[in-house]
Amino acid sequence: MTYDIAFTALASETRRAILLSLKDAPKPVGALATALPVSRPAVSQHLQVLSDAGLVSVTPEGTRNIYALDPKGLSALRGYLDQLWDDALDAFAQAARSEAAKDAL
Amino acid sequence: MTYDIAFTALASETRRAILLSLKDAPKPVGALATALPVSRPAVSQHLQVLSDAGLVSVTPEGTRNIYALDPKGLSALRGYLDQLWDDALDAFAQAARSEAAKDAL
DNA sequence: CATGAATGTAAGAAATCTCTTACGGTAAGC
DNA sequence: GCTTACCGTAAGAGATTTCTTACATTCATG
Repeated sequence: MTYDIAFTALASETRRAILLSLKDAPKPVGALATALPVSRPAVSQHLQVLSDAGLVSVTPEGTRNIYALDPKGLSALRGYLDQLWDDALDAFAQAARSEAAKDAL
Repeated sequence: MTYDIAFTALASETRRAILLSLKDAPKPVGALATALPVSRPAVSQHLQVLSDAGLVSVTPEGTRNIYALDPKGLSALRGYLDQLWDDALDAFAQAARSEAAKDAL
């Protein structure tokens, strides 16, 4: 049950923007903040949430903190979605069969 | 840009519980409500959100509304995560190479 | 046609989220 | 050592979310 924190983390538009920015390359907090429409402390707070969710990792480098994507949290989300995905497809196929059976009458 | 609604939909613990309940079989609103710690109108509101996100589908059946998992919204989420996933793994591999290069000095 | 069952919607209270400003702490550079 | 750059944390305001109760609607049933 670790994916719940990750889904909550992805609920924020700003946090998703942070992830997409880190997708290109790891970056310090300041660089992320200048590319976003919110203040630097706000970015710092979001990074805390993303870190707790296991979606990003931190690497201190002098006075700067470099943040990067972390595969850990993502794998939990994929597992959850895959689980739902299979059952959704099964239900879909079964509904299609029921429809076909009804049409065949 | 349709995955943002879906992520917002998955941010709620109650809504995730609804999805897991629908994973077993399609159900009407009342059946979902009795299995959850919230009132029936609350469930109805959550189903509206899940429906807007394309995560569930509705089928009126007499006076009841049967809700079921819908693969539509899930596929958008998987696409988004897969995109992040690949880049996260790339970054991970690159970091490992950098570390190895540093150790080789 | 009257009744009961199942649901959606409205309105409002309480809790949570997100942001900003202000402040304190740590490391590099002159 | 002093200054500057970079960052995290605290406190609080404003917006959003989530829930409940009350009400309106639709369809099956007698």
